[in-house]
Amino acid sequence: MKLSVKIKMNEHLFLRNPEESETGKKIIKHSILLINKYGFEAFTFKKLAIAAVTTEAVVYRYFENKHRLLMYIVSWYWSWQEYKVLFHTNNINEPKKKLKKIIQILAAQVQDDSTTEHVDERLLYEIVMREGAKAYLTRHVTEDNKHRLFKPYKDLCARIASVIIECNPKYKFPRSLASTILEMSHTQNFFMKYLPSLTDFRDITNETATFNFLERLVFSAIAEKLSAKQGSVGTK
Amino acid sequence: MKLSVKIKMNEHLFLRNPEESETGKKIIKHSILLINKYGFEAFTFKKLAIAAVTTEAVVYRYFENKHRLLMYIVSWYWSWQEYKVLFHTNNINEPKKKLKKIIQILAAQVQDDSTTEHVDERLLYEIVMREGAKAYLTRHVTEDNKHRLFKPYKDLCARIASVIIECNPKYKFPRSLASTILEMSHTQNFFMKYLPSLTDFRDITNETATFNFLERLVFSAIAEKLSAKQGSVGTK
DNA sequence: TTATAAAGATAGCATTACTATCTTTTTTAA
DNA sequence: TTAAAAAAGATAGTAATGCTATCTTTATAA
Repeated sequence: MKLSVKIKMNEHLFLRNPEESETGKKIIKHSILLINKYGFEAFTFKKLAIAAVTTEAVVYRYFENKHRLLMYIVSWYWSWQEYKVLFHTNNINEPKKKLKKIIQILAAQVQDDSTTEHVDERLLYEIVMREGAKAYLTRHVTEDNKHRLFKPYKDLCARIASVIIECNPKYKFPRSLASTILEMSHTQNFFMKYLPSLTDFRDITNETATFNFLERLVFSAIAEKLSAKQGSVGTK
Repeated sequence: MKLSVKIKMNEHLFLRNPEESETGKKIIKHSILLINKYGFEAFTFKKLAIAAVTTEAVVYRYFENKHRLLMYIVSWYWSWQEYKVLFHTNNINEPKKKLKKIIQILAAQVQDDSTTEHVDERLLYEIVMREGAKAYLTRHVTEDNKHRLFKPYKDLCARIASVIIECNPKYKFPRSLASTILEMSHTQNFFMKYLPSLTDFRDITNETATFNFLERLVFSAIAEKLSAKQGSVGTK
């Protein structure tokens, strides 16, 4: 069965919906290729227009600027990740098993799974790993947040947090722990690849390294028996 | 006593050492002010030259480009943080107390402590929180890494990792845990301020929020008693 | 068939991210 | 004290960037 997932995107992300035309899809496809090739800073709408065999003016009719295009791509990624989480935990009742599965999905280095025709998921993963934080690390976070541009990321974070609460209703930091999982699942893989001495893994092909680290981290944190003891460490 | 700390910087970071001239110090001072004012993307050497009452050409004689200047500032920050860690844990023998202190130092939102004349530490902290990740999130990480530009960050990470090992020699992920502390001490504070629903804290003035979260996270992770039990969670 | 929306073509413009060069001032060393 | 060297200042220039604008052509849909 070949299933095709269509993700409804926030309308503030674009001026004209790229999903609704061939030109639009070409723009998305080549933006993923080019951001990967050049990195976000050196990526320009000019280069994109040439690659997608159109003109700069046309690209500007779809996206206000390249940051919005990055936001679009990153948002799409997180929506897709939430879909995957939903799909693969659907049948799991035990919250701890569910949480383990979620960590597994997030920590995995994505392969192109052809969920969609014009998106190479593996490259998309690379982009989010390397450029994803630039979506929110701007002067205009607050404004972007008002337009609800971070909704997909927040939704996924909230979903993970709710599973954490299911595991341990007394745990005090479910959201912070969820966002830590989300951030670290990328950051640790990035470090592993480019700055390995910041991790305990040197072998990039070690697919489960980040998973192992995060699983241990998360399950120790939410383990109930420790909650009482913790307060006393090193206190005087 | 007014002590002045002088941090020796990697020579690849600059073309001409800004510490060695008044013009250089003015450049550093105003770059911190301007990156804060405009954000890194909108910050230019032209604006910097005007603010520091010099010319663009002079700025280019000190720094190859604005990314190197950011690297310089960020490196300075991490060296300074390591110095603080060293200074404040010097007299502590118990490794757990030491680790707690380290988390305290890193998670705290820095106030200007006038360690140096021409650096406003509070603004510096804001910059590293908002722009710090951009130091390594580039196409040229590997090259920059070869020039040892990330040494201060790695040194601090290694130091924390060694304290973690002191606490629990059997813990398998000391470096990853250390880099998680380093990253999250900023990210959680950033989220708290700009995207609070990604954390469990809404009150920005809550100085100990991130500390509380990280302390619990770290000490559960390295608690010895759990190590055996963990492997079995959700396994089938 | 006619309106209307999208795409294509082209131009332009202020700013950015540099490089280059020449002059003046300051520092240093003989 | 004087010469040379290094740093700073002044100015110019250039290719690329990040847009905006406008006019024409081509699809599409009522």
